[in-house]
Amino acid sequence: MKIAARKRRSPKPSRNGEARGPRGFVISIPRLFLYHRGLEDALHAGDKVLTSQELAARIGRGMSSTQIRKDLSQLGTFGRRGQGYDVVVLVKKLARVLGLDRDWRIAIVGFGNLGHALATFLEYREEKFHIGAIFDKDPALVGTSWHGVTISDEDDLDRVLPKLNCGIGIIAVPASAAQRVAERLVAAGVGALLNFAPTNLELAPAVAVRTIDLASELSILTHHLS
Amino acid sequence: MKIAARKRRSPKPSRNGEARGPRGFVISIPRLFLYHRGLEDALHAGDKVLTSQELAARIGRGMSSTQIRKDLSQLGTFGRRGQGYDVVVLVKKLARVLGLDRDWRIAIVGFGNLGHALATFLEYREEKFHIGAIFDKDPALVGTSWHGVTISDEDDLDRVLPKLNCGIGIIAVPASAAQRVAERLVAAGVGALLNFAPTNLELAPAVAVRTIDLASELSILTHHLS
DNA sequence: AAATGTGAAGAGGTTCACAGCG
DNA sequence: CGCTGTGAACCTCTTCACATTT
Repeated sequence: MKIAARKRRSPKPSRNGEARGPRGFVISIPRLFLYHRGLEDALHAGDKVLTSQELAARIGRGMSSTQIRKDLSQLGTFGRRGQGYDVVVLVKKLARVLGLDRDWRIAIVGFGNLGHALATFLEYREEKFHIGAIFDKDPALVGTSWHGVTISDEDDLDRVLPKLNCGIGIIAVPASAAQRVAERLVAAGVGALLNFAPTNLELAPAVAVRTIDLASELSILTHHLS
Repeated sequence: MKIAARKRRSPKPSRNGEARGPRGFVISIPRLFLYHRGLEDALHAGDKVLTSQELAARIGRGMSSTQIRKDLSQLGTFGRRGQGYDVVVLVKKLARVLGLDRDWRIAIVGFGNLGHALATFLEYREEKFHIGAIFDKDPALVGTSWHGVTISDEDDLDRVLPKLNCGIGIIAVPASAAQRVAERLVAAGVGALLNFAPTNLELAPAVAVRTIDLASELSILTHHLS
């Protein structure tokens, strides 16, 4: 009798939004971010200690206290049994894990309505993130400046960007130009991309890409309404 | 010896972005949307018939042909064995499932940089979606019009919106105002919300909500870079 | 021969239940 | 006692393998 050998599965699709913890466990980064935000709110409200139940209630979204404890336990032992979690300690830990314990410089390519809106949003609302470079191909924009950042020609990206130390790039150009822009950003040293073009970017696996696809989001809503 | 009775699990958290198919199977709406887009591209390129492999290759993202066939089989039998799928038939089917076989009117609340950018994007790029109403609380904006749509005062939302037949609402106001705006939109007949405020909206379960949280997306990237 | 459609196996992620500790 | 931390059970989704059909 012949026993067929099972074919080995592919190791992992490596979707963004999750990552391996200390011992190979998978951690959901979006969830950790929710915890971080919830804890910051609690800190702002004066809480020094929080139980997983209280945090779950604050986050809402049907988050369970068990899920929170499971996730946090992957990062180490923080809670005090019978008491809860020290808010300050946990916020700091999460900030470090999320990479939010330092500031970041962002390069925006495409400074039309969307790029402009994103820049404004980040500059005013997110203190950890700063606009470090802006590129567009509109001659009317190139040479002007925005909040102290000079808008450069997209064609000069390869020359200008490497000096500016931007770890993150935002792609706010039409879909037809997105792949080319992405490649140039990566070549200039950018390691992570937030892509607003409705395109699948093909890049080296080491580059993190998050695509925000408005049409896809809307279709989820229209499906629900149908 | 006592056998403990298993507690019944809660039926389902009912997260958005998925839905039940004909026989209780779960279908991923974001994936169906990717198929729809891929098929439209193929149609535009002149293809009449497409295999699941060809579609997978077109979509990229590590999509597998098996996944595509599994998903499509939930919607009925469309393919011809040995041949592939009829592109036109499948596009139409997916459009109907996604609710993209008709036009939609959208109400935007908050017409600052972001609201304005979204309106422009939708009006120019998405032919199925039209801006049906705009609200803001800035007196300088109220009364002016944008592409034929008069900008109304946010306080008049309850009076103005019910007549305008908008199924979808976009929330582009600060987090502090988001919950209140959401409730008023729902009260005015809007059944689905696209929320750009970093807040968890608490609404009736029948209302579909998609929240796009830029800070969360960025933290996924910073985590990767750390 | 070629590609679909699908039951079954496999992985991955969530929830339970409770031991452990303050 | 209260709440954390966690192995095990459970459930859901993906992938495999192959029968089926053109």
